[in-house]
Amino acid sequence: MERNDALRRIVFLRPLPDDVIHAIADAGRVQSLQAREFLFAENAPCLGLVVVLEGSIRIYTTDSRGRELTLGLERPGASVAELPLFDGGNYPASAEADKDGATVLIVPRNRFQELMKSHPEIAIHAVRALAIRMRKQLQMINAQTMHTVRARLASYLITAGNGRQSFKLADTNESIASQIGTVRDVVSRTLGALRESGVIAVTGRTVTILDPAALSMIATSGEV
Amino acid sequence: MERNDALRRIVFLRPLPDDVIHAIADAGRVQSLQAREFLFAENAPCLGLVVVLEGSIRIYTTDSRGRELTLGLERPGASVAELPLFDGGNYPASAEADKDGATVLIVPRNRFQELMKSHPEIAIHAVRALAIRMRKQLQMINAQTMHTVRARLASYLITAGNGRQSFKLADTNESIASQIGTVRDVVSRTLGALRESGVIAVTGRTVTILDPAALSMIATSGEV
DNA sequence: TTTATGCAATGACTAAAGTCATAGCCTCTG
DNA sequence: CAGAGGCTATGACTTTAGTCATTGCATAAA
Repeated sequence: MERNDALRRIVFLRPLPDDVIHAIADAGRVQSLQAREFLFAENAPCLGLVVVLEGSIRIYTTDSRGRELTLGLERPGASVAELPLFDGGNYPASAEADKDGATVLIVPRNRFQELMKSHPEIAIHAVRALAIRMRKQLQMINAQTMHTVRARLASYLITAGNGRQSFKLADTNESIASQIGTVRDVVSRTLGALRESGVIAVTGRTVTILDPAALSMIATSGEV
Repeated sequence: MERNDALRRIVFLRPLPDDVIHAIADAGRVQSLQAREFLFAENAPCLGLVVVLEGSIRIYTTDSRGRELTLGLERPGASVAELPLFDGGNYPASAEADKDGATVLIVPRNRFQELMKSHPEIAIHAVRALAIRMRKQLQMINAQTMHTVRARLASYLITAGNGRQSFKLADTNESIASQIGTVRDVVSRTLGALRESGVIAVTGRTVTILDPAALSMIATSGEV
């Protein structure tokens, strides 16, 4: 994706005039990352405004025994980890290029701050951007504390299916596990259990939702 | 707490001139809540700017089987659930007066929006306020997914002790359970286990930390 | 074709958390 | 002082999740 197009997609930059967008684009440098290469580590200081141009960036935290929880996957035209950009703190999580590698545009934080001074309306839109993330995080807390693995996997399948009745799983079990907060083995077994109970059918990596209503029920912990 | 004092404590209002603060204070109405009385329910539309004047407000979510997870306790001089105020959405959680009841100041959202238009710098501070909450939420996700009940309880004790070696538990086990994401029984048992292992001593509701280093280790899931 | 390599499936086992039931201890009140 | 109500403590049990080890399958490299 081209720099200006990517910047245009970002919620808090969208309303800016062309010349400003161009100025930001020129102030940034492009960085290419190989698959699984670090973009930044948890607790590292802020790089600045980071925008995904190609591929995808995975944001995650790691526990003391090495298990990872994926907090989000950012695709082209999304900015990454705005939090430190706005509050000046360090990164609350790590980021790396997803399996296919990625390229990102990085604009130094001081350049971005100058920009916010000259265009205070950015802050208003930034609030919206943060609000969206906060709601996602709250959902995540809810899911993790209130729902079983079964429910979280059902929920994942519904999202992954995106309305289609039959679809191919884009992620490995390992990746799914990291997204729903469990481990590879358990995803495999739970997927098997959902198949056993006739809610879905699985052929290779293709999942067919046989009983969408039941799957929704399971996703909201309404049993069955 | 007096209206103006309370408003002065709020991160995103602090820098406003006196006359504006007074105007906000006058635009609001004061509401008193009995212990456990609802302030708002999850998914309800935004009331506006809500500021705690007396007592404390508990923010929480409820799961399908009635179990509650406390997301935060707001004390006098804090604003409650800014999220819907800024993004116009509904409340992502419920709120009620904590055990001692509370009084709050409520300023209608449209009044607040006028204010933001005339004082755009509010947005910049609002970003900071949201950022603080986001970091707390991220910590919570981390704790819930990566740490055991034992670790979360140890962490709670460290925070509750606030540096003191011996202190009285202000919350009931029920309340603690809700804050660390488990149930009453398990808090009781885990507290017992910590006592058994000699890390803390418990006399009635008074907890004495015998081995602070070990407690910290447990809190970060470093075993022992 | 053979051989790695990565991933999935699954059974067996362990650990952690949650549930249920019971008993005991304060404190307040009649 | 007796009894009720609100908490806490604890044992027994169930369920859920996590860990470990093994097998099999497919694709990619030798």
